[in-house]
This record gives sequence, structure tokens and C-alpha cells, in this order.
Amino acid sequence: MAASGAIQIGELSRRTGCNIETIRYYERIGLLPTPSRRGRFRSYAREDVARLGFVRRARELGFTLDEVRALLGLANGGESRCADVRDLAASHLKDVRERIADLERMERVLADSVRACDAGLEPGCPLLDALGAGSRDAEAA
Amino acid sequence: MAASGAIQIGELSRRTGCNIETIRYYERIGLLPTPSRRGRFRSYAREDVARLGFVRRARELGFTLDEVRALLGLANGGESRCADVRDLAASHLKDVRERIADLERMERVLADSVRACDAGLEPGCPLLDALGAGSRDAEAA
DNA sequence: TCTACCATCTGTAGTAACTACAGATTCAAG
DNA sequence: CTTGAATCTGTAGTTACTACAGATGGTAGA
Repeated sequence: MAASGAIQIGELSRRTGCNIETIRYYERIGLLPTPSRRGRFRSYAREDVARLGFVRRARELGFTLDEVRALLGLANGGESRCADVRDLAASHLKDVRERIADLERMERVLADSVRACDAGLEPGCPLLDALGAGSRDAEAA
Repeated sequence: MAASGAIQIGELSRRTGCNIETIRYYERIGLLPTPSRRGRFRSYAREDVARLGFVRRARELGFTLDEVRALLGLANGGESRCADVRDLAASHLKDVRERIADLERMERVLADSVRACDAGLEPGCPLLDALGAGSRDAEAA
């Protein structure tokens, strides 16, 4: 609205959906530049909104803060090396897929146990039995 | 091998696949009982192997340590209330499914970006474009 | 003018579930 | 007697925030 476009941290928070404490945290760890001040208060411009938005979206895609830092560097570093970005994304994608696979393994066991419990055909408790399995002798394969 | 079956922490670690530091950590937070000592060294019995195995398997299913504590209580508390176990598992299952859904959302965007990059039909960098999208005005929907 | 309130400030500590030391002992074997 | 492996205690670091406590500043209403 204002011609200058300068906003305070609260407004930046509202526009990006990013918690105020988190914004200050990002600043502390150097993910966001030290902002100028209006008196004692931090003052942000249009480009700060963009940068924080970038960070937020990268976080939503599951990138770690270190990866976000790298992405920011690649995005701002003159000729943004798309190949490097691609590699970072591909490596992260691999990680995401592994986590999905892990969770799906858990999902199967849990769903089976709950189903077995609901069916009520087993003598004991299906989940406790699954967890107690191998208690006699836990030989690592 | 020994008639008593008493083992040290290293052997417990080997049998359960659980790190020694982690075993001591579990003891500190009360997940495992304070073991007896042979001199200054912790001494474990068969049932400790079983209990730690239970904890490990529960962790592999993604239960938090607090949930594991609850499960241990339900398992050991006389008439183990299977219904309570079921509810805990069902609630955790819901959580696991939400996490899978989150990761799959990430997976889709990442895979699309990498694919678009490999295709090389776009002018800019697909991922950076996706992350920068909305930088002009980040309106929360 | 006084007072209340709101946003902001700094700095620290807490969260989950480990992991990684440093530095001291102790046991058994050669 | 010395060496090495295993264990001990205690503390600090990790990730990405979140939650205060206590101070300060500017504005708005009575």
C-alpha cells in the first residue's frame, strides 16, 4: 500500500505465513539478511517477502535449511546453475522416496494389526504379539 | 552360554541392534529399568533383551518414546487392554498416513521439476520457478 | 496528561531422540 | 607389568523451530 513498501515483521509474518520467531531465527542463522531498522524495529521490503516466500516453499518441499541455503545461493548467484539445482532436487527426491517407503512399511504392519484386532479372531493382542515377536531369542539376520 | 544368562551392555547392544549410548539413554529416561551391576558394569538378563527388543520394534513402527512407554505399560499391566493398544495403534496409523500424504505431495512436485528439467523444454529452471512462484504477491488462499 | 495496549525487542531455554565425545576405570590376556 | 578392549559418568551437539520472560516504544482513548 505504501509507496515505499516497507513493512514490519508482523506484516511480513502475515504475508508469508511464517511465524515471527521463525523469521528472527532465520535471520540469526543467516538465511535472511540482517534487515534495516526503523527505530528499533526491523523493516522489510518487497524482496524480503519474496526471499522468505522462497524459503517457505522450499521447506514445504521438505528441503533442509542447509539445502535451502544452497538453493538460495544457486538462485541468486548470477547464472543460476540449473544443473546443480536439479541434482539437489534429485538427491532430495531420493530421500523423500525412501522416507515414503519406510512409512509405508510401518503403515502395512499397523493396518494389519488394527484389522486383526477388529476381526477379533486371534487369541492375544495382534500388535503386542507383533512387537513381542522374537523376544525369546533376537538373532540378527 | 552362561547358565545365568547375565550379559553386559555390549552383548545386549549386539543382540538387539541397539546402540550402547541409546541403551543408557533409555535407562536415563526410565524406558528401561535400572539394571543390576556386576562390579561397576551393568548386567542384563533375558527379559531385558525382550523388553529392549519390544522397544526397538515399536520404534521401527514409528511410535514415539512416550507411546512406547504407554505400550510397555499396557503390555505388562496384568490384563493387557487390547482395546487401548488398538486405539494407540489406530491413532498412530492416522499420523503415519498423514505423513505419507505430505511426502507424496512433495514427491510429486519434486519429480515434476526434475522431469521438466531433464526434458529441457522450459526457458528457466523449473524448480527455482516453482519456488519463486508468487513472489510478486504471496496471498494466502 | 495519564494510562492502557499493542507490537516489537533481546536473550534464553525447551522440544525429540538420539549421537558423540572426553576423561576415568577396570578386567583379562600376553 | 603393560597393553588393549570394554565399560563408566557426564556433558554438549544435532534439526528446526517454539515459547517464554522481561524491557521498550509509540499510539489511542478518557
